Amino acid sequence: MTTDVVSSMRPLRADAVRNREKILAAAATVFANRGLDATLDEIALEAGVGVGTVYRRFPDKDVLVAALFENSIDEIATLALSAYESENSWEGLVWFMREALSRQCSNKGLRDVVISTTYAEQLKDSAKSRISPALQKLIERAQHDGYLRTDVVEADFPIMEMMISSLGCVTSQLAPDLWRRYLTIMLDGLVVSRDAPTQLEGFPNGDLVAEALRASSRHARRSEGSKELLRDDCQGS
Amino acid sequence: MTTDVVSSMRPLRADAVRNREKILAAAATVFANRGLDATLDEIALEAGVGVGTVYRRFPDKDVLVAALFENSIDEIATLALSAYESENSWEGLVWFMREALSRQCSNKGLRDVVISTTYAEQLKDSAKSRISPALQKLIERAQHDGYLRTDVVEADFPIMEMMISSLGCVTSQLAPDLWRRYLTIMLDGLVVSRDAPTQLEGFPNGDLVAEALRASSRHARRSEGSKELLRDDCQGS
DNA sequence: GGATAAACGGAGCTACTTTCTCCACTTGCA
DNA sequence: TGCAAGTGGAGAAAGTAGCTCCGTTTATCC
Repeated sequence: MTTDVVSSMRPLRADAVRNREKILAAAATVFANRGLDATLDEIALEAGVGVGTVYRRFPDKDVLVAALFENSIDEIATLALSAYESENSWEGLVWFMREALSRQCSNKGLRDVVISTTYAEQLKDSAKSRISPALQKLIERAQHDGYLRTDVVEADFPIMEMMISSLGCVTSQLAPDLWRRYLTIMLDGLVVSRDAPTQLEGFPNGDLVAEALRASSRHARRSEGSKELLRDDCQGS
Repeated sequence: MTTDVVSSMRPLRADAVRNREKILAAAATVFANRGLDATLDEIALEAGVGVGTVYRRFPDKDVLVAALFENSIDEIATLALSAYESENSWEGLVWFMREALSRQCSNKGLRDVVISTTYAEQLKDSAKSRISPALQKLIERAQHDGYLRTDVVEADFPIMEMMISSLGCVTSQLAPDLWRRYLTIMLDGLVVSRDAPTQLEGFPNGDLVAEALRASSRHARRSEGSKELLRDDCQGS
């Protein structure tokens, strides 16, 4: 199950086990906030261990990413199955989208795993082969019941999720629930017919997104206040 | 108007003028395909001139970007005004979104200018101050006429455009019109009430988006076949 | 409590990228 | 024909990310 060297040879020393946990915890935090762009150096820093220790435990980033997101990916597959248990087919579909998206929007790392093509490819393939058929069933049922428009197909859903989570990740710090607004609009567009719009949640502050984009692009380069701190440190030429 | 040194001193030599045009044309192509991540070296290559020439004409990337996209940005502002001339307020709004998005989805550079916070900031600020009020009027009219749901505000629109263009740019090579599908769904969600869904255009091939993502992330690193070409050129160690 | 293999930390090496400069050479034009 | 204007592109400068190496520390076993 675990993709590293634990089980094969003699057991890890107690301190090594402790550090391994610290690294996983740190990776969870760092990847969630900064996405998969985060370096193993950053994770080592967050974990309070040296980089060497990280690389000894996880030979490369892919192994660490796989170890971390195995569960989250599995969880999404499970959501698709659970959604089918809902009595109302439309409610089931909506619930699935909301749950899946709330995970991806609050965790930039998870979103990157789902979107990107550089990490954990096989993890995704296996997840996809479980999610697709379940989603397919959800969709067919909602269409059969006359809720979901009949001109959408299974492939549309990952695409719509991608669009919404691209916003969700950008605004996760400043307006963590903003994405729900646009999911609601999309869902109102997916329903076959309705008399009135579904009440929108949240509210988009005018410059909020501009600010969020600025913050997220700044964040992506270096962590927040590093430049100011440096300026204080190195005086003179 | 032009942000570089043309008008101030004595006129440019004829060959310099020619090169300047070549550079602008090359930049238009390269930025459109690869986005603003493209380096001035790439543009020089495409233009068939040396990097030095590019840097002599355009002191830095920001000046070149501003020179190139001034018109495109202006054009979008003009669209918002023209849309108000449509008799039907809903049609006007829809037309504006379609036109604005078709520009951003077919030109990754333009999308980057609109989204990113690293280039042409003042260009965007001036554009925004023209677009926002016009869009505001479009929205109010469509709401007043009972087409557009009343719980959306002006700030929602740039956000929705961002979500859709994020898809549009990724699939611009493999399925250039795919984004229209999701715009249609969103618009069906924005309308106050309707009996049936609007017919969707296009069709999402199952693995198309996965493929597009792979292509675009590969594209982002190096241009397509460069590695293979290099291998042929330099034989031996 | 001492021996020893395991684990640790983090400086620093490698490899790569991007922006931009510099200067020996070429060319348009008066 | 002379020379300022223009050119090309190697390479300097400044980064970044990934990973290794090795002197030091520490858990564990006897």
